[in-house]
Amino acid sequence: MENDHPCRECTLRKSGAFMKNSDEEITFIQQFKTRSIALEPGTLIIAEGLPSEDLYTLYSGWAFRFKTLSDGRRQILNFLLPGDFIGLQEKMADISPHGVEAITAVALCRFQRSGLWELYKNHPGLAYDVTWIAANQKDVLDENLLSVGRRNATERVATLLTQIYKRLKVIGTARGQKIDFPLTQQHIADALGLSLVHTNKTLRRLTKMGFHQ
Amino acid sequence: MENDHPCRECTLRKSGAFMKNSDEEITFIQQFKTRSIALEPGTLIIAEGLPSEDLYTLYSGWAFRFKTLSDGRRQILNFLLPGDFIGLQEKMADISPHGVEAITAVALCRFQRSGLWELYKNHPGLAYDVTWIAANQKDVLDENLLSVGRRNATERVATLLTQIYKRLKVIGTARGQKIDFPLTQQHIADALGLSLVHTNKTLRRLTKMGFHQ
DNA sequence: TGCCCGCTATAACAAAAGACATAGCCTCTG
DNA sequence: CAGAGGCTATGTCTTTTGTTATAGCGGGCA
Repeated sequence: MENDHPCRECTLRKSGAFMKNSDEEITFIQQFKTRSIALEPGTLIIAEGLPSEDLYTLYSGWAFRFKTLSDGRRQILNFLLPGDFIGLQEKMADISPHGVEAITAVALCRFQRSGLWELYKNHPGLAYDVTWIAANQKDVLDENLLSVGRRNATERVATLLTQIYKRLKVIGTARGQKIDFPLTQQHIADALGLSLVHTNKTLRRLTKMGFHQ
Repeated sequence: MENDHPCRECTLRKSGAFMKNSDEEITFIQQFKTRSIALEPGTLIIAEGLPSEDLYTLYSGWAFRFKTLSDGRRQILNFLLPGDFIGLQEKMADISPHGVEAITAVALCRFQRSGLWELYKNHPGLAYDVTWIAANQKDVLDENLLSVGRRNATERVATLLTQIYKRLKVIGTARGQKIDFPLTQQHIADALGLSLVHTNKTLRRLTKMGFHQ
């Protein structure tokens, strides 16, 4: 199993997930990066409420961010697709207020948090990109909040499916590893604030209406 | 009516809403700032789906970000309190995917969007701060999504009230202008994904239980 | 091969939240 | 000072969603 992905040949970079960067910037990114990591499906990448020293980008596979209430109710905040950041999002040096879990097998690029300051200081173009990508992720979050707050079950499911489809299209779905659709109905339920049973019924209704499959 | 707030005497800065900045940084901020703006309660600050040229910080008063569905259902994404950014959040140069509306009378500090790049280039410390504040706002969003997705009406209302209380405490509620609690039940309903009637009943139940007032 | 387990499917019933209607209170304004 | 409009309050009924229970299917594994 290959365990390294040189930044210069990053397939994500070619697919349009990231901005164009100069040679010098890519050299810095490569040096900022400490290693590549491969994880099994279901692995907990970041634990809720624990200090997270690390900073990653999701290179391949699917993951999700989530929060849990004390009685076990879980809310998936958003799904992470290749090109998304993991661990940056928060207080930038502190305890993570949410967990991150792999859905499929996953490849991560790991960066040293301490290098982030150097990035801001010496590579303003990259710092700008970081902010831009983070803002993108926030848009997704806004859209989810709108769904969960104001749409009924049918609309929520339909919106989620099309949203994911669109995101996959942007990063160029066809990149060799055909992961297709790894979400279980439980994932969808947790993301949409619905019960598993109701999610199932809604999905059935949507297929009957000819929405998918 | 005073219409200008020199950055060097910014009351927010004293209250701990922002990071400590060097003299030189504050000079840059002052020059980056184009003007102060005072708005009536209820004013639309940024319209949904329109290009927004401007960049603000909320100096005083309350506002909220929102999204609307085509049939009029509205979701408040989060409330904005003094020290929060307005207009930065998104694609950083593009159409705003959400609206922003003033709740109370509001004072804004306006900045030129084009200066943002200079900020990133020449003031990495400030760029870092920007990212940090944006991350903070995202935490609030995560918390809202957890509420709306997984808590029942009573829990949602209680959580929202305590969350706002905490945020007010951080920025130092007592800053002269005692705005107290300007949210209507409709605001709360829109923020929590509840109907107005149900919000009202829930609030009544909470007061009976001795939670507030 | 057969059993366990994770996932999907479906039915019957219960609970939560929404819709509609109506009323009261307060402030603003003509 | 009367009327309008915004906000809160409350009752009744409907709809949506959740809960519990049960079953089937398919893959991994002893």
